[in-house]
Amino acid sequence: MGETKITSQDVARLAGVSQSAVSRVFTPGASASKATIAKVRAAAEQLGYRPNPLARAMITGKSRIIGLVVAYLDNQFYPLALERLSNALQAKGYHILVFTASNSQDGIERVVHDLMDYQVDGIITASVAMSSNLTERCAAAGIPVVMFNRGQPGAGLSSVTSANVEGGRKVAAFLLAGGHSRIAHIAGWQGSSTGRDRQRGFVEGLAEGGAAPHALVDGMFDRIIAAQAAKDMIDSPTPPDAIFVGNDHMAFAVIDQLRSSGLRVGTDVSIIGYDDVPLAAWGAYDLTTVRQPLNRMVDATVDTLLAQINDPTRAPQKIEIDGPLILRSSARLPKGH
Amino acid sequence: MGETKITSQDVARLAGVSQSAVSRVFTPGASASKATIAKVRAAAEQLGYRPNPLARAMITGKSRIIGLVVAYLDNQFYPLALERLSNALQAKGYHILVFTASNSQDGIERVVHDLMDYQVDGIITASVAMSSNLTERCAAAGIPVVMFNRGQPGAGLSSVTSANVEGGRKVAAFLLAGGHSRIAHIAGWQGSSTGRDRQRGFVEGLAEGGAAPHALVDGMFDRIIAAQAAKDMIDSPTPPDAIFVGNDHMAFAVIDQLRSSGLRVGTDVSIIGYDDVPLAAWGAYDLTTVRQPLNRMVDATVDTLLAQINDPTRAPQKIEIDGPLILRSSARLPKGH
DNA sequence: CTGAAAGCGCTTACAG
DNA sequence: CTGAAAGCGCTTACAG
Repeated sequence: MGETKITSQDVARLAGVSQSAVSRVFTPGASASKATIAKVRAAAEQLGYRPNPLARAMITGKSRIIGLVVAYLDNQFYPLALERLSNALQAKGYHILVFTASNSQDGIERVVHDLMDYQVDGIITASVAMSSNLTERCAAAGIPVVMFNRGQPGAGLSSVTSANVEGGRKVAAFLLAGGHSRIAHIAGWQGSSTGRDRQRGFVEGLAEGGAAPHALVDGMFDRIIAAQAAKDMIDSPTPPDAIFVGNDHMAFAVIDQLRSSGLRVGTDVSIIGYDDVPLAAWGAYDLTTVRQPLNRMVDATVDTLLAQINDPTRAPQKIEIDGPLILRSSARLPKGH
Repeated sequence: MGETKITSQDVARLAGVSQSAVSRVFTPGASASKATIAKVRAAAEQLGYRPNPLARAMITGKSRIIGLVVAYLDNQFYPLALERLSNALQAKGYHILVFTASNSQDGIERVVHDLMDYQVDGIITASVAMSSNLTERCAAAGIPVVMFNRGQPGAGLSSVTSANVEGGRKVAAFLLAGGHSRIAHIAGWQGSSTGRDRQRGFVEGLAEGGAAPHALVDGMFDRIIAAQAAKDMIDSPTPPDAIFVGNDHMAFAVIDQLRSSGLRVGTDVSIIGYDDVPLAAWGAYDLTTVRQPLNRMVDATVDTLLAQINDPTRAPQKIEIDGPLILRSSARLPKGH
């Protein structure tokens, strides 16, 4: 059952051509006569030959591997992104090498080394704060980087996000229109652009309506912290009548907390999240939330990355994709809506 | 900012030794004198040298890459497994190359080719039914395979699962002890060992208590199908007073369905799932379920795979790990419990 | 268009 | 223990 390795030499022998000829037939962009192509393809077919990507990578420096750096996959948004990213990349002949990074400096240091060792053609970072020092090092090594669902102010790196500022603003306008008067915010991690932008848009949106946040806490994208923040808010002398939560993942924890405190979500207090992960639509939560258009974000990420791989001189792009507010029962509707 | 590639030649030159000496210092198992090792390490450190894994892979045939084949990541159990698998493998110097496979014959065919092209050292399949034809081909090519959370009857392949038959039996005993008399089952996909084993244990467990399933449907691990099955059951003239659902992912859909039909879960009807994903513990569902011990399953998978990589003559192992029934509020407790 | 040759960065017999 | 040399399976100038 040897299935011994077939090399271009074997194919060359059978086809009666040189090894270089075989290589040319399988190298996109190289040229060969119709006759040669036919002979080589036939021989390759017969032997079941496929070029060794490792050997190819060593010469061209192109591995057709994309490094995906992720931290925690417990927020449903990321596994879904991973799945779609992998599908989209596979369709283009690339594969994803996964790097799980604890957010520690040490962990990230190792990841960067590994990334460069494996000669990945490009890097996608999702849900990770890579220090700009390190991202710069990847860039210096000539490896294109796209940050997915996170931006970095100033830095010359490509990123794909939803329109987070605008999203926050939409939520503020919606809650104001719904007649809420004590509107709080349990924000996404303020160390991330995503958390900051949503908060900024939200605060600006309130201001445009002549209001201000009734309470404001950094939920750190953490369920426990968010739940505690919610508890503190509703136990206060003047509890909020609406809470905008920085992402769905935390919003679910907030809803659990409110219910266990005997409050009716959508009636006593309105809750709005951000992401629109599938779970948001499930009966148990039925969460009003700002949708991040996953498919479009994935497509933009792949397009941007491949464009940069094919043309390293290309300037980094910061892409923002607008997403709609999805109305469900967790937040009171404006009259006449 | 060139960060030009440092090769073993460069290190050799600086250290004043041959290139082979450098290679030996970095090749586990090869020997060199203390003096040489010291000189080489110092030079390597100074230059920031790291051996090129691609070149190494081409010679040794060992890529230190593990192919992970997954299908759908919407069931929370799998992303968590992926994360842990990646962490555990990274700690051993391996990385995960992700292959997303639609379950189509065609898709799997391509995946197998890609897997072999990239010379992965081993393969982990999760949530995928790879046809035995194809798994055999990987085995014939000498690539160790471990099936995670799925077995294959007869086939000479390693697998790691929880004790699914025993788990199903536990559920039956528990529901019987709780005084339920019309106990139904919305099973996991009967095309998978996991789905079949849980069902078998469950039916056997009922039989041991002198009972039989009140109703039995294949839920296909699909939310829509499971919800519809639940609806059909409760709309029948003799609705069940308990439903064992083949995994948590479907159980959540079943609970949503029952509630929207006005039933009280845990009171009017008991629901039990399988997996104990984090969401099962969240307030909105609070699902009684059989825990699959993820960490232990991951460790066993990694250990088995690496053992097989290091000793290809090693016989395949089928490992089963027992998991407890986790009691929450979705199922009525036996008296005195 | 095509073949012979060099070389990508390593590991590993082979002599010494 | 160590160096010179061959070779892993390719791509890519270089001549023809």
